[in-house]
Amino acid sequence: MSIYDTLNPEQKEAVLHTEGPLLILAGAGSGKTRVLIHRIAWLMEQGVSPWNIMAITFTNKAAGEMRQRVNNLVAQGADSVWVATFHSTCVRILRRYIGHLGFDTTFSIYDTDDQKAVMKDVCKRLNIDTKIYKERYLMSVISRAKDELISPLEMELAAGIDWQKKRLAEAYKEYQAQLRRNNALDFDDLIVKTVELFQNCPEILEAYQERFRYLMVDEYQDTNTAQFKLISLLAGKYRNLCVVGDDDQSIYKFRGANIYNILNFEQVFPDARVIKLEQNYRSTQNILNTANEVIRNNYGRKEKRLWTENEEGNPIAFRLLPNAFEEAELIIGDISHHVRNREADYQDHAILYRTNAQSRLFEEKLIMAGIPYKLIGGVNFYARREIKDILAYLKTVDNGRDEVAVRRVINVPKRGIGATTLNRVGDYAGAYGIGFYEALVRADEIPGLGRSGGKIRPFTELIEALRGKLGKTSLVDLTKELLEATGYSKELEAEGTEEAKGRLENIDELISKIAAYEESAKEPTLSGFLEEVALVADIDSLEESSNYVILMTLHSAKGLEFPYIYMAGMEEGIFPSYMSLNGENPEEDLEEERRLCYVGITRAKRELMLTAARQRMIRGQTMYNAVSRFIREIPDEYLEKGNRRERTADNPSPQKPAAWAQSKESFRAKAYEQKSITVNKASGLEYTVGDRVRHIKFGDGTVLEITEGKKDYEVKVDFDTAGVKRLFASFAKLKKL
DNA sequence: GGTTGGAAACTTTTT
DNA sequence: GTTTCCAACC
Repeated sequence: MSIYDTLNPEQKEAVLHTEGPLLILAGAGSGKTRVLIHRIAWLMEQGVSPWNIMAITFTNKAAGEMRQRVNNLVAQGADSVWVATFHSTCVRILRRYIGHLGFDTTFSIYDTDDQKAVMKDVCKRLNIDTKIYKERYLMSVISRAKDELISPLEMELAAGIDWQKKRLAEAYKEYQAQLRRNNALDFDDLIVKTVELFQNCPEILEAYQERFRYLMVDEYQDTNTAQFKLISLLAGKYRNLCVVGDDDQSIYKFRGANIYNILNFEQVFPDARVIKLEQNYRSTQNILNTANEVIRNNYGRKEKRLWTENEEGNPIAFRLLPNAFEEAELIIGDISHHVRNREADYQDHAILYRTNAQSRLFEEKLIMAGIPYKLIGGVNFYARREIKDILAYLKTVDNGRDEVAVRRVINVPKRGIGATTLNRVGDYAGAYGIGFYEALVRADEIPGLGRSGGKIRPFTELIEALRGKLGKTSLVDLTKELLEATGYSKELEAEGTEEAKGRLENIDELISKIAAYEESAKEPTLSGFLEEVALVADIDSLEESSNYVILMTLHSAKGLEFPYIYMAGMEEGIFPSYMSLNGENPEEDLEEERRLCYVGITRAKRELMLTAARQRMIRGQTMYNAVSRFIREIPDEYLEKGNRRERTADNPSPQKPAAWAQSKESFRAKAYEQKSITVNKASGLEYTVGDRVRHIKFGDGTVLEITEGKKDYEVKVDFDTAGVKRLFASFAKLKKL
């Protein structure tokens, strides 16, 4: 018996197909990672050197998991397989060869904050009114251009005589110039510059083509044009390209993901083998059927239907609550119920929502209930002010050309160096064609600085002193010295507020992270640490072993699975989001929202609960949203709208506290009240909830629910023979019996 | 050059 | 409701 006998026929075919292009359309939970790691094992068994195998993912977490699983599967050589994210792959290549593009190999990597700082400066230089063109807008235009591999020059040419577009191209050009001056790349540049490098230097490309003879790309549906180009170049020689993806899980179009990369793969690679993995090993039949029904409403997808041999499972629960508070209470009550009955641990539950802002209520209620939780997303650890400050110091030590970093910390803590001084230094640097930091070093020579000039010297002396210690002392000691010498920690300690305490804790955590890096890295360097830190996402910090309820956005949940999933805020305007409904192309955006819904549903292994609130505070305003259309797309046979816990309410378990039952009771009462209000409004109908009615085709049945639509009443009837149906009153012509 | 108060913006998603 | 930004003061 070999390790491959555990695979199903399609999985096996995908594993054994090693030569030439291969597209694996892997539905949710169909074991795609399993296929990838077995494929790596198989390649090695066929005599392929692990050194010639590359697997690319999007998150460090996915890469780490894959590496782990390959390690477990193959005895030797797993370490030599290149398993990395797109971005870290590019960084590793660029750190060696970016000299060919006129950058220094110590380049900095700019995050969104840094980009914004550069953009602000660009707008100032070009006299762009940021009230008309917001920095964020300009940044997104530039980012989209980079995703499509459009250079500033190409953008300018494409603009023609369109003055506004020309202006955007100008901003793009200046932004790139600034980055180059700072010896920095933004996230998009990492990909773009690597493509550029390969196109400019065929000999470097060929070396990597030789190295990566077998390429595998995970989550292929999320690749953008630049990433596709990168892969195509690498696979250009041997054409052993295996991509795994699911067009139904493409949820990053807004970030430039090009869904045609997957939809047109067979056109670009006519000899591609296509294998569909449709057997799901994760979810119950009910969950899977629900997912299938929802995604069926999308056009322009590759037809596939997931099936499973798993049990039918419980129906999907839908709960409409009066407000968001009760929504949070219901979900958290359900979770503690599971844990108290020892049905599951906290870590088996994930609460998913559309926007990060929705997490607050859940956090509050979880704290009140004393339930441990982990929040994914929101403000990234490395984006916090104190962390960015320390990192900016370290960046300055590492790369003096990083003007954004220098400017960030020159006056933190306060050194009495203000805007006027900085402008003079900036002008001087510009006039003499030197870097900003260099100008600071020569502060004495700058005219008109007066006393302020003297304030600069302690700063540059500190940086120089730290620079001199690089490689001599550990990074941890260097950082501690930095905190000491600048008085950064002291200032926070003196403040004594809760907030300051939190910041100090974060700094301690940063120091532990530096220590961990120094222990684990083969050759720890400051650049190495800064690079690692620049590319981590919040999701990477998710540990499987800790017992927490997980809170995260639907986007972050992609690729994960939990026994119990709660999808909160199933309301029009929230999910699907207001933006998608009122954007430039609502049809397309709505399909992406629906895919996001599909991703959410398919995260659930055992049970899925969907919730909505009639009333909700958004940005300090009370909103009344209709129930999400996605709920209506789920056929009633899979949905259970009552109170699933009724079973336990009728038959209360001894350890169940009365308060819990009471809150459930009150919820039920309120829900019922609202229902009867709706019914009263339905005065145009001769029947009401509970009445027996007759349909010309379906026969006799009982009215379950009447909902008021825009033009018509929607009537839900439980027919004796035909089952539960949802009908429009004007079409159904129901007769009261 | 630093501090403060009030207005304005923000919220779709992130490597 | 919260955070960010900016103008007017010290």
